Amino acid sequence: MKAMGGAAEAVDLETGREQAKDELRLWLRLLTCTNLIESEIRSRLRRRYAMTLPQFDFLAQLYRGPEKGLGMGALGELMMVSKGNVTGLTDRLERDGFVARVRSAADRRSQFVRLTAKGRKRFEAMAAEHERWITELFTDLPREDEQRLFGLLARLKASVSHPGRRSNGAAE
Amino acid sequence: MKAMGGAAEAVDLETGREQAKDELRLWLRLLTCTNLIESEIRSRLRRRYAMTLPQFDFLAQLYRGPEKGLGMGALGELMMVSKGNVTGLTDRLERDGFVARVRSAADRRSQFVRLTAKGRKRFEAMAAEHERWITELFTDLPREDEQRLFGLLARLKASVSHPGRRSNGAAE
DNA sequence: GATAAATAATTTATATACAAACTATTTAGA
DNA sequence: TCTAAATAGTTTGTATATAAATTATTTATC
Repeated sequence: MKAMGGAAEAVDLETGREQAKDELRLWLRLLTCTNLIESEIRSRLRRRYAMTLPQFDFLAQLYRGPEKGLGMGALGELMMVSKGNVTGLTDRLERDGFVARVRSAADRRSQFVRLTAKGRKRFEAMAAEHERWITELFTDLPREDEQRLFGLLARLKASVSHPGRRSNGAAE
Repeated sequence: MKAMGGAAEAVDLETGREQAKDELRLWLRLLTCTNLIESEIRSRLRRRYAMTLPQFDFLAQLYRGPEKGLGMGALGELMMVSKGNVTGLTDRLERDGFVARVRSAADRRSQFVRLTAKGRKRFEAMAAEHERWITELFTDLPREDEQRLFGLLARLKASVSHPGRRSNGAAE
Protein backbone atom coordinates (compact mmCIF):
# COMPACT_ATOMS: atom_id res chain seq x y z
CA MET A 1 0.00 0.00 0.00
CA LYS A 2 1.41 3.35 -0.92
CA ALA A 3 0.56 6.98 -1.18
CA MET A 4 -2.04 7.70 -3.88
CA GLY A 5 -1.68 11.31 -2.92
CA GLY A 6 -2.99 13.69 -5.45
CA ALA A 7 -5.59 11.89 -7.44
CA ALA A 8 -7.93 13.80 -5.21
CA GLU A 9 -6.93 17.41 -5.52
CA ALA A 10 -5.96 17.53 -9.15
CA VAL A 11 -9.01 16.14 -10.85
CA ASP A 12 -12.38 17.77 -10.77
CA LEU A 13 -14.24 16.32 -13.67
CA GLU A 14 -17.54 16.64 -11.90
CA THR A 15 -17.96 20.17 -10.71
CA GLY A 16 -20.43 20.71 -7.95
CA ARG A 17 -19.56 17.52 -6.11
CA GLU A 18 -17.43 19.12 -3.45
CA GLN A 19 -18.33 16.48 -0.91
CA ALA A 20 -16.53 13.80 -2.87
CA LYS A 21 -13.36 15.79 -2.29
CA ASP A 22 -13.80 15.66 1.45
CA GLU A 23 -14.12 11.93 1.34
CA LEU A 24 -11.05 11.59 -0.82
CA ARG A 25 -9.12 13.72 1.65
CA LEU A 26 -10.33 11.60 4.52
CA TRP A 27 -9.32 8.43 2.70
CA LEU A 28 -5.89 9.84 1.93
CA ARG A 29 -5.38 10.80 5.55
CA LEU A 30 -6.45 7.38 6.75
CA LEU A 31 -4.00 5.84 4.33
CA THR A 32 -1.22 8.16 5.47
CA CYS A 33 -1.72 7.31 9.14
CA THR A 34 -1.75 3.60 8.50
CA ASN A 35 1.33 3.82 6.29
CA LEU A 36 3.27 5.86 8.82
CA ILE A 37 2.62 3.38 11.61
CA GLU A 38 3.10 0.34 9.45
CA SER A 39 6.37 1.44 7.93
CA GLU A 40 7.68 2.31 11.36
CA ILE A 41 6.79 -1.11 12.75
CA ARG A 42 8.13 -2.80 9.65
CA SER A 43 11.44 -1.04 9.90
CA ARG A 44 11.83 -1.76 13.64
CA LEU A 45 11.01 -5.43 13.13
CA ARG A 46 13.61 -5.64 10.42
CA ARG A 47 16.33 -3.86 12.35
CA ARG A 48 15.82 -5.53 15.70
CA TYR A 49 14.70 -9.00 14.68
CA ALA A 50 15.53 -9.37 10.99
CA MET A 51 11.90 -10.29 10.45
CA THR A 52 9.24 -9.01 8.07
CA LEU A 53 5.73 -7.95 9.06
CA PRO A 54 4.02 -10.83 7.21
CA GLN A 55 6.32 -13.26 9.00
CA PHE A 56 5.47 -11.69 12.35
CA ASP A 57 1.78 -11.95 11.53
CA PHE A 58 2.26 -15.57 10.50
CA LEU A 59 3.91 -16.45 13.82
CA ALA A 60 1.16 -14.57 15.68
CA GLN A 61 -1.51 -16.71 14.08
CA LEU A 62 0.31 -19.88 15.05
CA TYR A 63 0.90 -18.60 18.58
CA ARG A 64 -2.75 -17.95 19.24
CA GLY A 65 -3.83 -21.10 17.41
CA PRO A 66 -4.08 -24.70 18.66
CA GLU A 67 -1.10 -26.61 19.97
CA LYS A 68 -0.92 -28.96 17.02
CA GLY A 69 -0.61 -26.12 14.55
CA LEU A 70 -2.72 -24.85 11.67
CA GLY A 71 -3.32 -26.13 8.17
CA MET A 72 -1.87 -24.05 5.35
CA GLY A 73 -5.32 -23.18 4.05
CA ALA A 74 -6.54 -22.08 7.49
CA LEU A 75 -3.47 -19.91 7.86
CA GLY A 76 -4.18 -18.24 4.55
CA GLU A 77 -7.72 -17.44 5.60
CA LEU A 78 -6.66 -16.04 8.95
CA MET A 79 -4.02 -13.89 7.33
CA MET A 80 -6.27 -13.06 4.40
CA VAL A 81 -3.66 -14.01 1.83
CA SER A 82 -3.58 -16.52 -0.99
CA LYS A 83 -2.54 -20.14 -0.64
CA GLY A 84 0.53 -19.60 -2.79
CA ASN A 85 1.60 -16.83 -0.49
CA VAL A 86 1.34 -19.14 2.52
CA THR A 87 3.55 -21.70 0.79
CA GLY A 88 6.32 -19.16 0.34
CA LEU A 89 6.07 -17.75 3.85
CA THR A 90 6.15 -21.24 5.31
CA ASP A 91 9.19 -22.12 3.21
CA ARG A 92 11.18 -19.18 4.54
CA LEU A 93 10.10 -19.53 8.16
CA GLU A 94 10.82 -23.25 8.05
CA ARG A 95 14.22 -22.60 6.50
CA ASP A 96 14.99 -20.25 9.39
CA GLY A 97 13.80 -22.78 11.96
CA PHE A 98 10.81 -20.87 13.37
CA VAL A 99 8.11 -23.28 12.16
CA ALA A 100 7.86 -26.90 11.02
CA ARG A 101 5.57 -28.68 8.58
CA VAL A 102 3.89 -31.79 9.98
CA ARG A 103 2.09 -34.11 7.59
CA SER A 104 -1.40 -35.09 8.63
CA ALA A 105 -1.97 -38.78 9.24
CA ALA A 106 -5.68 -38.52 8.50
CA ASP A 107 -5.44 -36.68 5.18
CA ARG A 108 -2.33 -37.07 3.12
CA ARG A 109 -3.06 -33.91 1.17
CA SER A 110 -2.83 -31.65 4.16
CA GLN A 111 -0.11 -30.51 6.50
CA PHE A 112 0.03 -28.65 9.76
CA VAL A 113 2.40 -25.83 10.39
CA ARG A 114 3.48 -25.38 13.98
CA LEU A 115 5.84 -23.19 15.94
CA THR A 116 9.17 -24.66 16.94
CA ALA A 117 10.50 -23.85 20.40
CA LYS A 118 12.76 -21.29 18.74
CA GLY A 119 9.81 -19.76 16.92
CA ARG A 120 7.71 -19.52 20.06
CA LYS A 121 10.48 -17.89 22.02
CA ARG A 122 11.28 -15.44 19.28
CA PHE A 123 7.65 -14.49 18.82
CA GLU A 124 7.12 -13.82 22.50
CA ALA A 125 10.03 -11.43 22.55
CA MET A 126 8.86 -9.66 19.42
CA ALA A 127 5.24 -9.44 20.55
CA ALA A 128 6.15 -7.80 23.84
CA GLU A 129 8.26 -5.22 22.09
CA HIS A 130 5.69 -4.71 19.36
CA GLU A 131 3.13 -3.84 22.02
CA ARG A 132 5.46 -1.22 23.45
CA TRP A 133 6.08 0.26 20.01
CA ILE A 134 2.39 0.71 19.35
CA THR A 135 1.82 2.24 22.77
CA GLU A 136 4.67 4.61 22.11
CA LEU A 137 3.38 5.68 18.70
CA PHE A 138 -0.06 6.45 20.17
CA THR A 139 1.32 8.27 23.22
CA ASP A 140 0.26 11.76 22.22
CA LEU A 141 -3.29 10.77 21.39
CA PRO A 142 -5.43 11.37 24.51
CA ARG A 143 -7.25 8.38 25.93
CA GLU A 144 -10.63 9.87 25.05
CA ASP A 145 -9.59 10.44 21.48
CA GLU A 146 -8.54 6.83 21.24
CA GLN A 147 -12.00 5.73 22.22
CA ARG A 148 -13.70 8.14 19.82
CA LEU A 149 -11.45 7.04 17.01
CA PHE A 150 -12.17 3.41 17.81
CA GLY A 151 -15.90 4.04 17.58
CA LEU A 152 -15.71 6.05 14.37
CA LEU A 153 -13.62 3.40 12.71
CA ALA A 154 -16.26 0.84 13.62
CA ARG A 155 -18.81 2.93 11.73
CA LEU A 156 -16.48 3.35 8.81
CA LYS A 157 -15.90 -0.38 8.71
CA ALA A 158 -19.64 -0.94 8.69
CA SER A 159 -20.07 1.54 5.85
CA VAL A 160 -17.35 -0.08 3.78
CA SER A 161 -18.66 -3.57 4.46
CA HIS A 162 -22.28 -2.62 3.92
CA PRO A 163 -23.70 -5.34 1.70
CA GLY A 164 -26.48 -3.16 0.30
CA ARG A 165 -24.97 -0.95 -2.32
CA ARG A 166 -21.77 -2.90 -2.87
CA SER A 167 -20.93 -4.03 -6.34
CA ASN A 168 -18.86 -7.08 -5.39
CA GLY A 169 -18.17 -9.32 -2.47
CA ALA A 170 -15.07 -7.96 -0.80
CA ALA A 171 -13.86 -9.76 2.31
CA GLU A 172 -15.23 -8.75 5.69
CA MET B 1 0.08 -4.42 4.23
CA LYS B 2 -1.83 -7.29 5.70
CA ALA B 3 -3.71 -8.34 8.76
CA MET B 4 -1.48 -8.76 11.83
CA GLY B 5 -4.60 -9.71 13.67
CA GLY B 6 -3.93 -11.52 16.83
CA ALA B 7 -0.56 -10.49 18.06
CA ALA B 8 -2.64 -8.28 20.29
CA GLU B 9 -5.08 -10.54 22.00
CA ALA B 10 -2.97 -13.62 22.43
CA VAL B 11 0.06 -12.25 24.19
CA ASP B 12 0.00 -10.73 27.63
CA LEU B 13 3.53 -10.90 28.81
CA GLU B 14 3.17 -7.76 30.84
CA THR B 15 0.16 -8.07 33.06
CA GLY B 16 -1.24 -4.87 34.40
CA ARG B 17 -0.71 -2.93 31.20
CA GLU B 18 -4.28 -3.10 30.01
CA GLN B 19 -4.01 0.19 28.18
CA ALA B 20 -1.51 -1.23 25.74
CA LYS B 21 -4.20 -3.69 24.69
CA ASP B 22 -6.58 -0.87 23.83
CA GLU B 23 -4.01 0.73 21.63
CA LEU B 24 -3.27 -2.54 19.89
CA ARG B 25 -6.95 -3.00 19.23
CA LEU B 26 -7.20 0.51 17.85
CA TRP B 27 -4.23 -0.10 15.59
CA LEU B 28 -5.69 -3.36 14.34
CA ARG B 29 -9.00 -1.69 13.59
CA LEU B 30 -7.28 1.12 11.73
CA LEU B 31 -5.39 -1.44 9.70
CA THR B 32 -8.56 -3.38 8.97
CA CYS B 33 -10.41 -0.33 7.70
CA THR B 34 -7.57 0.73 5.46
CA ASN B 35 -7.16 -2.79 4.11
CA LEU B 36 -10.85 -3.16 3.37
CA ILE B 37 -10.98 0.05 1.38
CA GLU B 38 -7.68 -0.49 -0.32
CA SER B 39 -8.38 -4.03 -1.43
CA GLU B 40 -11.74 -2.95 -2.76
CA ILE B 41 -10.21 -0.12 -4.80
CA ARG B 42 -7.39 -2.35 -5.94
CA SER B 43 -9.77 -5.01 -7.18
CA ARG B 44 -12.02 -2.52 -8.99
CA LEU B 45 -9.04 -0.88 -10.68
CA ARG B 46 -7.85 -4.27 -11.86
CA ARG B 47 -11.21 -5.44 -13.14
CA ARG B 48 -12.29 -2.25 -14.85
CA TYR B 49 -8.99 -0.84 -16.05
CA ALA B 50 -6.45 -3.66 -15.79
CA MET B 51 -4.33 -1.32 -13.69
CA THR B 52 -2.65 -1.65 -10.33
CA LEU B 53 -2.90 0.83 -7.46
CA PRO B 54 0.78 1.83 -7.63
CA GLN B 55 0.37 2.49 -11.35
CA PHE B 56 -2.70 4.62 -10.69
CA ASP B 57 -0.78 6.57 -8.06
CA PHE B 58 2.11 6.98 -10.48
CA LEU B 59 -0.15 8.47 -13.17
CA ALA B 60 -1.79 10.70 -10.55
CA GLN B 61 1.57 12.20 -9.63
CA LEU B 62 2.35 12.92 -13.27
CA TYR B 63 -1.13 14.36 -13.86
CA ARG B 64 -0.82 16.89 -11.08
CA GLY B 65 2.83 17.60 -11.87
CA PRO B 66 4.37 20.00 -14.40
CA GLU B 67 3.73 19.71 -18.11
CA LYS B 68 7.24 18.55 -18.92
CA GLY B 69 6.99 15.62 -16.55
CA LEU B 70 8.88 14.59 -13.43
CA GLY B 71 12.34 13.15 -12.83
CA MET B 72 12.49 9.55 -11.67
CA GLY B 73 13.93 10.57 -8.33
CA ALA B 74 11.24 13.18 -7.75
CA LEU B 75 8.59 10.61 -8.57
CA GLY B 76 10.03 8.25 -6.02
CA GLU B 77 9.92 10.90 -3.32
CA LEU B 78 6.35 11.88 -4.13
CA MET B 79 5.23 8.26 -4.07
CA MET B 80 7.46 7.46 -1.11
CA VAL B 81 9.02 4.46 -2.80
CA SER B 82 12.58 3.55 -3.73
CA LYS B 83 14.33 4.53 -6.94
CA GLY B 84 14.48 0.94 -8.09
CA ASN B 85 10.76 0.67 -7.68
CA VAL B 86 10.26 3.72 -9.89
CA THR B 87 12.40 2.17 -12.59
CA GLY B 88 10.19 -0.92 -12.71
CA LEU B 89 6.92 1.00 -12.63
CA THR B 90 8.14 3.28 -15.39
CA ASP B 91 9.19 0.29 -17.50
CA ARG B 92 5.73 -1.26 -17.33
CA LEU B 93 3.78 1.96 -17.86
CA GLU B 94 6.03 2.88 -20.76
CA ARG B 95 5.60 -0.58 -22.25
CA ASP B 96 1.82 -0.08 -22.08
CA GLY B 97 2.04 3.37 -23.66
CA PHE B 98 0.81 5.46 -20.73
CA VAL B 99 4.04 7.34 -20.09
CA ALA B 100 7.24 8.17 -21.96
CA ARG B 101 10.82 8.72 -20.83
CA VAL B 102 12.40 11.92 -22.10
CA ARG B 103 16.13 12.42 -21.67
CA SER B 104 17.14 15.72 -20.18
CA ALA B 105 19.26 17.95 -22.38
CA ALA B 106 20.80 19.73 -19.43
CA ASP B 107 21.84 16.67 -17.41
CA ARG B 108 22.52 13.48 -19.25
CA ARG B 109 22.11 11.39 -16.09
CA SER B 110 18.48 12.33 -15.62
CA GLN B 111 15.27 11.68 -17.44
CA PHE B 112 11.77 13.03 -17.27
CA VAL B 113 8.74 10.83 -17.26
CA ARG B 114 5.61 12.32 -18.76
CA LEU B 115 2.09 11.26 -19.53
CA THR B 116 1.29 10.36 -23.10
CA ALA B 117 -2.08 11.45 -24.51
CA LYS B 118 -3.28 7.93 -23.92
CA GLY B 119 -2.07 7.99 -20.34
CA ARG B 120 -3.73 11.32 -19.62
CA LYS B 121 -7.02 10.21 -21.05
CA ARG B 122 -6.97 6.92 -19.20
CA PHE B 123 -6.09 8.58 -15.91
CA GLU B 124 -8.92 11.09 -16.18
CA ALA B 125 -11.42 8.30 -16.66
CA MET B 126 -10.02 6.29 -13.77
CA ALA B 127 -9.80 9.28 -11.43
CA ALA B 128 -13.42 10.20 -11.94
CA GLU B 129 -14.53 6.70 -11.22
CA HIS B 130 -12.14 6.35 -8.30
CA GLU B 131 -13.73 9.41 -6.73
CA ARG B 132 -17.16 7.81 -7.03
CA TRP B 133 -15.92 4.58 -5.50
CA ILE B 134 -14.56 6.34 -2.43
CA THR B 135 -17.75 8.34 -2.03
CA GLU B 136 -19.74 5.14 -2.26
CA LEU B 137 -17.63 3.33 0.32
CA PHE B 138 -18.06 6.19 2.78
CA THR B 139 -21.78 6.62 2.14
CA ASP B 140 -23.00 5.26 5.46
CA LEU B 141 -20.66 7.39 7.52
CA PRO B 142 -22.52 10.57 8.49
CA ARG B 143 -21.02 13.86 7.40
CA GLU B 144 -20.28 14.87 10.98
CA ASP B 145 -18.49 11.63 11.66
CA GLU B 146 -16.33 12.20 8.63
CA GLN B 147 -15.20 15.51 10.04
CA ARG B 148 -14.54 14.09 13.49
CA LEU B 149 -12.60 11.23 12.00
CA PHE B 150 -10.59 13.63 9.89
CA GLY B 151 -9.65 15.63 12.98
CA LEU B 152 -8.77 12.62 15.09
CA LEU B 153 -6.58 11.22 12.37
CA ALA B 154 -4.73 14.52 12.26
CA ARG B 155 -3.94 14.10 15.96
CA LEU B 156 -2.92 10.52 15.45
CA LYS B 157 -0.63 11.54 12.64
CA ALA B 158 0.94 14.14 14.88
CA SER B 159 1.44 11.58 17.62
CA VAL B 160 3.06 9.12 15.27
CA SER B 161 5.26 11.77 13.72
CA HIS B 162 6.15 13.36 17.03
CA PRO B 163 9.90 13.89 16.94
CA GLY B 164 10.31 13.94 20.72
CA ARG B 165 10.26 10.39 21.96
CA ARG B 166 10.88 8.68 18.65
CA SER B 167 13.73 6.28 18.43
CA ASN B 168 14.48 6.72 14.74
CA GLY B 169 13.81 9.11 11.90
CA ALA B 170 10.75 7.77 10.14
CA ALA B 171 9.41 9.78 7.24
CA GLU B 172 6.92 12.54 7.97
C1' DG C 1 42.27 20.63 -15.12
C1' DA C 2 42.63 16.20 -12.53
C1' DT C 3 40.53 13.80 -8.99
C1' DA C 4 37.15 12.96 -5.32
C1' DA C 5 32.50 13.26 -3.95
C1' DA C 6 27.84 13.51 -5.05
C1' DT C 7 23.90 12.45 -7.89
C1' DA C 8 20.51 9.88 -11.29
C1' DA C 9 19.06 5.91 -12.70
C1' DT C 10 19.57 0.92 -13.27
C1' DT C 11 20.62 -3.70 -11.76
C1' DT C 12 20.66 -7.54 -8.47
C1' DA C 13 18.97 -10.28 -4.75
C1' DT C 14 15.31 -11.21 -1.68
C1' DA C 15 10.49 -11.09 0.06
C1' DT C 16 5.77 -10.18 -0.46
C1' DA C 17 1.34 -10.79 -3.11
C1' DC C 18 -2.19 -12.65 -6.41
C1' DA C 19 -4.36 -15.40 -10.09
C1' DA C 20 -4.37 -19.33 -12.54
C1' DA C 21 -2.68 -23.79 -13.66
C1' DC C 22 -1.22 -28.09 -11.82
C1' DT C 23 -0.58 -32.42 -8.71
C1' DA C 24 -2.07 -35.48 -5.39
C1' DT C 25 -5.59 -37.09 -2.67
C1' DT C 26 -10.19 -37.55 -0.90
C1' DT C 27 -15.14 -37.43 -1.23
C1' DA C 28 -19.52 -37.75 -3.61
C1' DG C 29 -22.52 -39.68 -7.09
C1' DA C 30 -24.17 -42.66 -10.54
C1' DT D 1 -17.08 -49.52 -7.59
C1' DC D 2 -15.62 -46.41 -10.80
C1' DT D 3 -15.53 -41.89 -12.05
C1' DA D 4 -16.42 -36.86 -11.40
C1' DA D 5 -15.98 -33.20 -8.33
C1' DA D 6 -13.94 -31.09 -4.56
C1' DT D 7 -10.02 -30.07 -1.70
C1' DA D 8 -4.95 -29.10 -0.02
C1' DG D 9 -0.74 -27.53 -1.43
C1' DT D 10 2.58 -26.29 -4.81
C1' DT D 11 4.18 -24.11 -8.97
C1' DT D 12 4.31 -20.46 -12.46
C1' DG D 13 4.11 -15.85 -14.16
C1' DT D 14 3.63 -11.06 -13.21
C1' DA D 15 3.83 -6.92 -10.23
C1' DT D 16 5.16 -4.62 -6.21
C1' DA D 17 8.81 -3.32 -2.80
C1' DT D 18 13.42 -2.61 -0.47
C1' DA D 19 18.49 -2.47 0.21
C1' DA D 20 22.78 -2.60 -1.67
C1' DA D 21 25.89 -2.60 -5.56
C1' DT D 22 26.86 -0.60 -10.09
C1' DT D 23 27.21 2.70 -14.05
C1' DA D 24 27.27 7.13 -15.99
C1' DT D 25 27.57 11.76 -15.36
C1' DT D 26 28.10 16.08 -12.93
C1' DT D 27 29.86 19.02 -9.27
C1' DA D 28 33.20 20.36 -5.95
C1' DT D 29 37.90 20.66 -4.32
C1' DC D 30 42.56 21.05 -4.61
